[in-house]
Amino acid sequence: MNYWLFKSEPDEFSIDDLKSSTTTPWEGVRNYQARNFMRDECKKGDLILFYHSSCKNIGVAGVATVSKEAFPDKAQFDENSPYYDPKSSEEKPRWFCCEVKFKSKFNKVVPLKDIKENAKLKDMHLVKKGSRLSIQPVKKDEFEEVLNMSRTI
DNA sequence: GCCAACGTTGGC
DNA sequence: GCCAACGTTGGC
Repeated sequence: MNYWLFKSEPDEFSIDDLKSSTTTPWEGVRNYQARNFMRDECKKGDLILFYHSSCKNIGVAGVATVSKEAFPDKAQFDENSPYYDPKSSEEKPRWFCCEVKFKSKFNKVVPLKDIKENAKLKDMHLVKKGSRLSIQPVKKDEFEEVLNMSRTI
């Protein structure tokens, strides 16, 4: 079992949107490192910290799970999609996504600020300077620590 | 809205 | 293969 952190801009897609949708293909990731994680390492049942970025209330908003492993992201073939990639083809897709499902929503968002201040979480990608990875692996201990924090705020 | 840090592109 | 220019991310 692996643990992850997925970033999402809540104005685009929030934890509530995730909750109200039955299945969600995680489309639109256009970064090779993030793609490789999704394509090669995200396994069914893996747990995901759902992170809200670029918003008023920045931090981890809840937990999701991988409900289906990698398949080609169909937005890359759709000329009308902002995620369209003319260099990709159905025969040789460039971008992949997996499907995620809502698991739980925290009573309060665990703020980025608190995560930064927690010594146990100092090695998370998230708090590293300049880290822009939208899909990042998280250690079991780190995952559990964030859950602990969600219970005490 | 600003801007630092990062990733990608493309000319050479 | 280098690297400048550009576009994007994302916290503040």
